[in-house]
Amino acid sequence: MPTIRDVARLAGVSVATVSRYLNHKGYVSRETAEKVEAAIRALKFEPNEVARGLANQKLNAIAVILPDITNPFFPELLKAIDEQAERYGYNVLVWNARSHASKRSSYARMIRQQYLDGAIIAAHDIAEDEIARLQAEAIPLVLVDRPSAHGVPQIRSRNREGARLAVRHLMAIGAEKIAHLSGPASILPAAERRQGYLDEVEARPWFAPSLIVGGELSIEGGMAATEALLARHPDVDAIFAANDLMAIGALKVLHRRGIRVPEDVALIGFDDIPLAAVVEPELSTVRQPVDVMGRLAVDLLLRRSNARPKKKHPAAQPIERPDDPSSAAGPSVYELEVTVIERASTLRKNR
Amino acid sequence: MPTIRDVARLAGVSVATVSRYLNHKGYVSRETAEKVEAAIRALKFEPNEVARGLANQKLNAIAVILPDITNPFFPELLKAIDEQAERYGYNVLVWNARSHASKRSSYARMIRQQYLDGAIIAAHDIAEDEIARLQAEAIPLVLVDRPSAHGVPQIRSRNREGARLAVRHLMAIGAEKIAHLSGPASILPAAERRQGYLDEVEARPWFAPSLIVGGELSIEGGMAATEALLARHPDVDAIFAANDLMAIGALKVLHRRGIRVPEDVALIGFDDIPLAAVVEPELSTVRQPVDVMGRLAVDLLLRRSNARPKKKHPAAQPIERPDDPSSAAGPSVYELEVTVIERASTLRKNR
DNA sequence: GTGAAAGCGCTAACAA
DNA sequence: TTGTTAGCGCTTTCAC
Repeated sequence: MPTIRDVARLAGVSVATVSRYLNHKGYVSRETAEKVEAAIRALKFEPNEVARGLANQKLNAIAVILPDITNPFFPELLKAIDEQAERYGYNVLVWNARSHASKRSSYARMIRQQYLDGAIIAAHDIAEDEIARLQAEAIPLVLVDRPSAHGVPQIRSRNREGARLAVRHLMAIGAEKIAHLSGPASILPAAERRQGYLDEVEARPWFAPSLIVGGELSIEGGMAATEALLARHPDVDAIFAANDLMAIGALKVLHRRGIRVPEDVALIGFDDIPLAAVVEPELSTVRQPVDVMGRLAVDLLLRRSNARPKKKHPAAQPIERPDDPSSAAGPSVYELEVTVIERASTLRKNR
Repeated sequence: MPTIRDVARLAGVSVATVSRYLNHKGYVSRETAEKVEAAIRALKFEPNEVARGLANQKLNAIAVILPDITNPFFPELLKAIDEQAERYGYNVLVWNARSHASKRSSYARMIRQQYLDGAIIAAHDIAEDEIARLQAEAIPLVLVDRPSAHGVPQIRSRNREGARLAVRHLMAIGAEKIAHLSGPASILPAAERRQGYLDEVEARPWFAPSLIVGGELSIEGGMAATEALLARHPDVDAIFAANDLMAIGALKVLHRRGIRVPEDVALIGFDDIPLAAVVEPELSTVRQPVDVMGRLAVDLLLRRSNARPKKKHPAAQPIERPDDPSSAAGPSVYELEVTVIERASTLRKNR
């Protein structure tokens, strides 16, 4: 492997000049540049990223910390992040919240040791104090779909609003008793969606708190919650699930019981994972713009740490939180618009 | 950030000694070790990975090149790889075959520039000559589910055998006219599965080549292929699909047409992606041991490049290929056992 | 057993 | 504009 030194020698200049040429920093005369260029080509020189990393104290790479890569939402997010990082010329390290950290060492440590530029955290199963530590050490951070003490930039969807849209959609097609399969209260998006549901139905005559059934945000969780729901309220005619996986679980249970969707019970989920369009009947849902979330996450992270972003995000709605003192330094919570996707599971009923 | 120098100073020894202590190389007396230890603790010293990378000419990281991270098979594989890499203390860079490479620069270049230890390639959409180049440069490589010129270690399932098992299973439950939805012939596993199907049915009186319908290995591909199949052979009573996604596509089409599964048509896929257990009816399939594939890939890669593996892989069946001259240096193709998973889509029919 | 010193390949003052 | 040189933080001979 030729080094910058070889290039310098062949071009008859100093390594400093080659370095300047390479990084477009400082002055390099036209002719010198050409000589350097020629030498680089002749030697097939490739600057060594690790050496630059050492010298610059940064490696042009970021970490993405995910809770569970096999949950279909995250590959989508990862893909978006990866593509955007690629545009900046950055590498992406994928860390599994469960298997990493605790084991080898803390995230802060891993990030420092490797001169990473920061981390995108989408894992709700990382403790708040771990986040606090990272922030205390001034490690650039962006949180996706999880909250934290103020100051850390956060990206998430308009969960509450999305839930309201979903419920209104169910009402619009004629639903008269709408239940909600809710996720763990400890997971913010789940809590927000629950609240959105409440916003819409609390005042209705038919509403009863027992129409809300909690469970894990998984297919199994959705199945269990639906069983419980049907035991209590055999007469529901619509269900809003906290996410698509739960909705799919609900679908399975309804199907087994011979309850038709959407004729007997209309069903809507949240996220719009690819699976939603695959099940039968196809699942209506509230779409989160994963791709925007991923791109924005990278932009925010790298903007903070150094690079210049290249695009605007029209879908992003940076909001000021009046109770957040840090907002003086710019908004720290970005909420993205969501939209209802109507599919067969909420096809207007003809009764 | 304290450096090794600070540690040395505080401990009253030289940096060389600290380094030796850190890497368990060379002799360090009991007492010296204790002093160093104390200094490290006192300073909260964390060795810098990038600097070690430079000095060692290796960064303890590998690249994983995937064709499409949103295809549910790959997150599973990635997870397994990630967990195993973690055990070795290695980092994983995830590269998307489509978006990377061509763009920035070649894989070979990226791997060298970053002192990576090698790459696991699961992308069938990487050209053979790209692989050849990597190998020519002696970059450690392991291929998963894709073939290549000999010499490069390859991991895959017993696709042909699995296909035979699937078809035999269909026969065992009473199927009398079995069709096959096959993937692109250019993708090796797809070709092997097709061959396995042929092995079992070619001699049957009911067999006709038109029972094989090609398509993409996706849900859409499965749908299209099924449409075509039904047009030709409305009387098929069983379908073996080249992978689960295609099978799910078939399921959708059959469902729309009012054809019952498994009563009218039995259906079996291949891979056992999580989705298979989610659709209705649940999909029978041939299971590939993704987790073993991932672990083995990491082991082979790192064994070649340096580290010592820690476990055996009982499911792995290294096979010698008599026509492969390189097998003198050890087997280069590992075929993993597969098993039929019986679910509702092939429940024995009572006619 | 331990330390001095020369790298690993590149960047960035500071001079010239 | 360009070159000299001192790092970046760690590893590794090679003496002692």
